[in-house]
Amino acid sequence: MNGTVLIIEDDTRIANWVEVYFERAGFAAEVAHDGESGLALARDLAPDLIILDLMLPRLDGVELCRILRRESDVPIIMLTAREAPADRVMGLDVGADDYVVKPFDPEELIARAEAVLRRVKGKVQQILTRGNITLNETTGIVTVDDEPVTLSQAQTALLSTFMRHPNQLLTRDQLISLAFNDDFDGFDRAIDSQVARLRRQINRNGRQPIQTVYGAGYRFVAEDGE
Amino acid sequence: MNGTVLIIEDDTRIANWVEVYFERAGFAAEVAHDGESGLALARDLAPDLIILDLMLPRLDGVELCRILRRESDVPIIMLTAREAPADRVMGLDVGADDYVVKPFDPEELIARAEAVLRRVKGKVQQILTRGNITLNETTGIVTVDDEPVTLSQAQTALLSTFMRHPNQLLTRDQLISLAFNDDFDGFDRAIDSQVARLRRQINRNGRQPIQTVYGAGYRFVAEDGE
DNA sequence: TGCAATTGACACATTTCTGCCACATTTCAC
DNA sequence: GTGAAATGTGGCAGAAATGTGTCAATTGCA
Repeated sequence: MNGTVLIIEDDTRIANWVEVYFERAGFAAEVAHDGESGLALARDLAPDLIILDLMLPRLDGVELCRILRRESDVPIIMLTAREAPADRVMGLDVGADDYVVKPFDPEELIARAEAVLRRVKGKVQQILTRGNITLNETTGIVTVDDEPVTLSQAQTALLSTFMRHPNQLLTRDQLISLAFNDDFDGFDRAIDSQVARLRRQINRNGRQPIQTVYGAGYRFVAEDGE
Repeated sequence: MNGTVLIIEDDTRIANWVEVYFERAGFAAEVAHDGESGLALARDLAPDLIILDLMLPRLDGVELCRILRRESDVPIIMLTAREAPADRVMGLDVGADDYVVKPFDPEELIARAEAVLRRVKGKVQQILTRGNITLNETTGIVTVDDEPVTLSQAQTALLSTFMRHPNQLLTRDQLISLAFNDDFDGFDRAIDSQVARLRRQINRNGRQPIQTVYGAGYRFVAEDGE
């Protein structure tokens, strides 16, 4: 099976037509006929791909796309009604991965769907950025001011935890459970050693993003402004 | 080598972009920037495939397509500007084998090219290239700096996995499931042995594309820039 | 200001991990 | 069926990482 496709399209004729083509291409296809049920199904099914009509009753396609994008990285292909170029911009603007203009060739839609899936499949890189620090969890590479720094696994896990909870006071115990899933043997002072080693690597140009909170723990500050 | 592609496109940026993608996919690519030189090159090179922009200076794409079609059966894929839907029809009308609408996903173009070639010729060879390493997945032949190296099946599978996920941190377990589809009996340290054997074959001229990530796994770096 | 608690810095011992190699067993080709 | 190639395993040495202890520096508070 190729994956699950959710088709959100109010025109029953088109929806069925697309459904048939996707199923013929080896996908499991589901159909929703308005925005609200589409959103519900998207949350429920967690499909691999969503085909989304721009004009929908009850909940507009653009708005739905925005909501979906906030919740996940699921690939979205928009069906735009006319050649209004503003629609295309809008579609890509709210986070759609591709768009197809009606009337469309079903084979073209399938081809685009497969292209999008191919593109997303291998290349979804989990990247965290705070201030001048970037942590690519896919490649495991950390850069500070665009220069790579070498970190051990424990230090990377620690940094990831800090970056996921910016501006938040984290006690040593919290850091242990968040970064190492509690499978950590040692006193909490060991965290101090790791923080020190981590600081040595990421403190650059006078920036010291990891603050000490006396008597409590540590806090990572983003300093997004340069 | 997959074959020769002639790209006739006046927009230098797009032409180079397409050229790079085709070369990466194992084709020899040539570029012409107007219709007349395109026709000359087509006659001279006898390419296996032509990518033809619809709008061209000096000799229109549609007209060029007609001329080429009179002279040979070379597969032609047209690039059509999206704003003019009638162009699609026209493209197919004058004998193009397929069309791709701008703006397009380069991978989609490659996929369509291979589909057209498959339809016309038979089999297309799947070739992966990263840096100085080339892996022909159809024949199983691997070359480093254009010199053939001999790899076992397991090593080829491993290399293929690395090359399909460049720059990605891959754990031993990921390598096992990606390269051997989980039907693998043995400890993950067996991966180390294979990586060592693989390195012995592909490390040339001081290049060491497979990095070790201490405590995590391995990472294949492309080093495409030469 | 003075004191207790806490943290930073650093060296060190220990643990963990990887490269390398030899070897026995399995797989493969003929 | 036989020989060659391939492959997983275990051992060992070197390298990297990490927890801990000690001591000086810093902080908070009375």
